[in-house]
Amino acid sequence: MLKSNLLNNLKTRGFINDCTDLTGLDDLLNASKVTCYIGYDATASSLHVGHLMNIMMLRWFQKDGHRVITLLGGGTTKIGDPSFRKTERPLINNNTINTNLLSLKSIFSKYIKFSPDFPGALMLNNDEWLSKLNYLEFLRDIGKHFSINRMLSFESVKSRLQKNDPLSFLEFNYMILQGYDFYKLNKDHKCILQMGGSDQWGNIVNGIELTRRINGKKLFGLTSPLLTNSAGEKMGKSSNGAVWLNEENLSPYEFWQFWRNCDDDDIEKFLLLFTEFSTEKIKELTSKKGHHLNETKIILANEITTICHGKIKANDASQTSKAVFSENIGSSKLPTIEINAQDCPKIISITQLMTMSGMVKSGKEARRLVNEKAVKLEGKLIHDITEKFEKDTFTDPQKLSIGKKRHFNIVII
RNA sequence: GGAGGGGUGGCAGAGCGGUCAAAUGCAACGGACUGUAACUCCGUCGGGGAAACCCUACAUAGGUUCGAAUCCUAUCCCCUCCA
Repeated sequence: MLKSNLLNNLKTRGFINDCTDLTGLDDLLNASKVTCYIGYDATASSLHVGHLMNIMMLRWFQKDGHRVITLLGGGTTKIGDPSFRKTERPLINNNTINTNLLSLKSIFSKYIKFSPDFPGALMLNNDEWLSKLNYLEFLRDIGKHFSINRMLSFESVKSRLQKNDPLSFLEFNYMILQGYDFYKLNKDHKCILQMGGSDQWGNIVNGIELTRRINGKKLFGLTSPLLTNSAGEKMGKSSNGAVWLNEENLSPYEFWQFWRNCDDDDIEKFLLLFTEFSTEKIKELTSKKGHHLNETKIILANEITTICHGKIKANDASQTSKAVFSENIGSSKLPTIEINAQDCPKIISITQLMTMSGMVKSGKEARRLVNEKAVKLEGKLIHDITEKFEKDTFTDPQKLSIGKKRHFNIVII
């Protein structure tokens, strides 16, 4: 019933949770090319798979010939989005924000082609306009369009208010600023659509209403569902924490492993959301049964890693995994941890080795893992916590394994 | 401004003078089973130590006690009601 191929595709794939006017947007996308945006705050040092769904949406829009804007929240990050949060976000200092912004930029560049010529994409930073706002002017021009009664009614802050958890005035202003962003992007760049996760609904609607009140223009909002795994949990954890999209935080090998290890019940969803395979191909891939699904998982991992890290690294990750898991041998492409020889005694104990490499958080954890018979060096089980090694043993990389799945190369140089 | 309630491990949430490194649940981690899946079962889950054992921890700072997460005082923060 949708006319535009784009929305049809996004809908089938499960990208769409809600839209302020689906038919209206459908007509528009069917008839013309538009400008749309998604904003990202620089709260974390990088982006992780939780952000990936929205990035993929931008990719689909770009592929269909629309102009996409990634808006870096350099300004809004200073406030902190209270949506659906139980507590106030700790304030982040400007240095951290700037470092984080750099990281965001590098990730977007992997997924989106940027160029100033229409329909090339734009990357903007809302700090450029937000930090220049004059408080009194802003209150008079923008603030007067916001009704407190209306703001209090948004689901995103309701639970905070109902449970009497504190919501500071600072945070409460967030939705006004994000609303202003949308208005501003429409004014300066003819942006008519804002997308985001379903938690952004309130913020998006505010921008739409603000613009309508100021100049009567009609804007659209489109949200994606909150991504959960088959267990209904918010997804995005790997063995060492979040599944980051940048190489510095998570090696392509570990990234690949995350998808390879996904739950059977998540395969189809992941293929639809995170690859650009046709739905027919996905149907075929998911029709396999039992352990044959492993082949599909490998295809899934290869494809997602290719989009994120490129073909070469994806291929390396795949080969490394094959060597480590199928052939049970090491590989130079495993994540390698270098220990500085100067910090290292001549004789090093297994617990020292594990803590110094950062594989474990504490010696206690290392001790526990050894006692649980979980630690192997070059495939040989370490039986004794007192086991010691010559430093020279590690002049060449040695494979150190924790459990069945975590493997590293350790080298002391 | 006044009165009352509260701040405990990643989270939730017990404990309210000793047996408390702190119940229980969730999360996490390891093992068995498997398909590098799920389910289930078993184990671990502050830090140091080979171990004995030691050291930090229950908002912060002091105090009372042989002994404090538990009592007292001050401070900070949060919530509720009243103004």
